[in-house]
Amino acid sequence: MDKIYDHKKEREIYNLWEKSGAFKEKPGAKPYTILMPPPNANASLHAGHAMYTVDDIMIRYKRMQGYSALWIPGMDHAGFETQYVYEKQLAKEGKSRMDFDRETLYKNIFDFVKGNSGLIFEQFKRLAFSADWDRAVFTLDKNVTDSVFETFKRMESEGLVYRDDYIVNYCVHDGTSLAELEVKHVERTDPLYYIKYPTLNDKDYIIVATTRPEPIFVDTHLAVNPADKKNSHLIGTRVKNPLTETEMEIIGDEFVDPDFGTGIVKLTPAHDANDYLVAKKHNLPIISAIDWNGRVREIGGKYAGMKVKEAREAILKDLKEKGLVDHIDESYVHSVLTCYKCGHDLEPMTTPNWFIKVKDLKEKVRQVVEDDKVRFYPPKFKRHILAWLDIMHDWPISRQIVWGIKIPVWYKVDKNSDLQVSFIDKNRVKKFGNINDFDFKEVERGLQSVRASANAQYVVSNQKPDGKYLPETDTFDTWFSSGQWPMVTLKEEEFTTRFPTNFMATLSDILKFWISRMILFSLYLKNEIPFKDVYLWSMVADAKGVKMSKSKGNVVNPIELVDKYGADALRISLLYGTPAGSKVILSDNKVRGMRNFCNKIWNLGRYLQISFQETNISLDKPKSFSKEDEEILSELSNLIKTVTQSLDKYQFNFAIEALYEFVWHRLADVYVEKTKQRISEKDPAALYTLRHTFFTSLILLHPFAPFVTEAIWKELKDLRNHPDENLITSSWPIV
RNA sequence: GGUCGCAUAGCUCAGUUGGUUAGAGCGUUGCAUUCACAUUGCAAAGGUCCCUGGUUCGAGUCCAGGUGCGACCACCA
Repeated sequence: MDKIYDHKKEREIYNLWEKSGAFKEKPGAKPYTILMPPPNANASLHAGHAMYTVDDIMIRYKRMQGYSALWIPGMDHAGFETQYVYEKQLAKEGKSRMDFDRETLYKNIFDFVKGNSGLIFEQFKRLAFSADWDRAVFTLDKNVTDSVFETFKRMESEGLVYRDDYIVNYCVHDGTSLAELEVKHVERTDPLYYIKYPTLNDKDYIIVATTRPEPIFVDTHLAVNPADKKNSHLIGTRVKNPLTETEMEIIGDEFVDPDFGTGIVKLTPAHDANDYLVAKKHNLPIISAIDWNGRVREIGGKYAGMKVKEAREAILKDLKEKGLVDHIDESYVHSVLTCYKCGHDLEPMTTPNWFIKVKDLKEKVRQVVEDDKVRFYPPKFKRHILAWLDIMHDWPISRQIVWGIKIPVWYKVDKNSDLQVSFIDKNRVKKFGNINDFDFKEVERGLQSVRASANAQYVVSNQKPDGKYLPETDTFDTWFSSGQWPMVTLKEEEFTTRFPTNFMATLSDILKFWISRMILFSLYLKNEIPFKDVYLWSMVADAKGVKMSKSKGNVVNPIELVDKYGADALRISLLYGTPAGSKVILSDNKVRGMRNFCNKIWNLGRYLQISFQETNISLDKPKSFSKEDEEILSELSNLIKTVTQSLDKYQFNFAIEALYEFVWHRLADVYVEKTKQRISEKDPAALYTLRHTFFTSLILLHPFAPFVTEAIWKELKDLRNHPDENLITSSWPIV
């Protein structure tokens, strides 16, 4: 054995494991199953993925306990994220999404992703992850999309799916609605206009503060807070719209802040998320003033066709002439929603979306969480998920992007005369308008998007029905498919043996997006929870405790640390001092320290090898031990207990800390030092104790530091009294 | 602003139902070393356990208030 452990040989060990079939399930044994949270197919490994180490530790631990351990890996198409990355690349080539019909665009993104995928699995292998790679699932595999389709079909037939208008943040510049993820909140100083609304007899007026005077002409109502003493008497009274002079009623609703402006607000439900909710609640008309190109609609009369900013100026000019602008506060600071791609202000717009009714579905989720059928580590996340379930509203599942699973719905053209389409025509010119104004075949061929009204007639089908049908061009929200992850990764017969799965570990910020949805779908589709235990950590941070992010430039590439110090050192660093739920600190110094620990283990092995040289010692257990032998043996049996129990409770930090303490500061620093004389004299009890203690420690260490322990296992082949060829499949000591 | 949570060494965290001198890793300092390991060993420094008050024989631990921080939600016309 070399003086220093060489982690460059890790790859050979990994190949050996893989060839031995160790990652495969073990027929006949009791099943233990973990599903890997699927990383983005397009992604490269980041520090968060390295935390999948906890999955690998559990899988290795259970495998050594004799279970039929199976870790199923996979990748997610990550709809919006991926399309965004792809579009950035397109932009570099001077192109945009708008230059392609949807089929071509989808195919291009598919090729783009294919070029990058596989990389992350290779990186997982560098980290020693012992997943069954032959079982890998991609969320756009046909069996997945088929199964997602079946779920949608069933939900639709049971009345759980509906269409409704929904307020989205729309970027007029990029021509797309943006997910919450893409919205950038920018603090900005804008004028706040105080507008006079005349009473019906024109003798008096009330004043309303607004940053957005341009859609006033569609406003039909004002609102005050019923608890607001100075304004509550206005409820039920009427004023005149300052532009159109039509009558407006003042309603009462708690959402109004009495201290903002004058305590009276105008409602523009079609272009403001709050107003939209209030309008829904009070059943007020929702009238759109601005079209998808960011121009005033025909309803705007003389302002029709103007861009939002032009209209604002024109309207203010007119209001000023009428003497209806009380004053303007030029120093109003507020936060504005902008497009994180182009920086333009976003226009809240209503558009028809597909929704899932969650009321009944989420009640079932609440039940299993409350009853601890699904348990959380640390337990505080039980409260988090329950709080989220409280506010969870109906789920808009449609996204206006190409990269995803198509919503399997078709619109018959002659039953929906108001279908709006955009497409690339035969001369490669982009066209937009009503379907009946174009040649159907041409539209079908170059189709980019179809917009059907909320009450459109449709058929649910995976295949195009016969006749003149256009497809729904929205795709499913990524969480709609990844929420069904447990259902699409297991084989049909495994639902009787491997379901619910045992363990799910992920980052706590997707608790509500992903964990809650997996439970929801699993209860709906299988009437069973998807997993028993959920383990969460909060984030991966740098040496200073600052969250790693690209914008801060403090991102550590785990693979670089593996290159430098070895996978084992990285794995131990991630777990040492990291209880469930806490920040994961990844610093070069810490990894180096753990590399030193790995070398310590290696050198204990080397010491053992040297000690047993030219020793014809019987491997049998001696009859009597000295005091220090008995001490270390009794500590060893405590260690087995501690490590086993800690792993059973997912207290990885306790387990590795106990191992570190024992191996380094008890076995190496104390026992080995005390017995050097006896070892050199070939004392059988000392040799036996040393060997037994070391090999047992090696087994306990293996889930945490698989490479170095396996390497020593091979080096000391002739010294072991364990029959197992590979440490990865040798047996865990009995407590 | 609402809800929940957190506050212990320079940093990240342990500290189990209240019970002697509050611990670990990493970092810092000093000394040693041809020993399995300098990727080492030995030793040291470093804490008013956020503040104030309370309960108790006894509080890092329980209670109340304050302060600071974080997460999520709403981010306000």
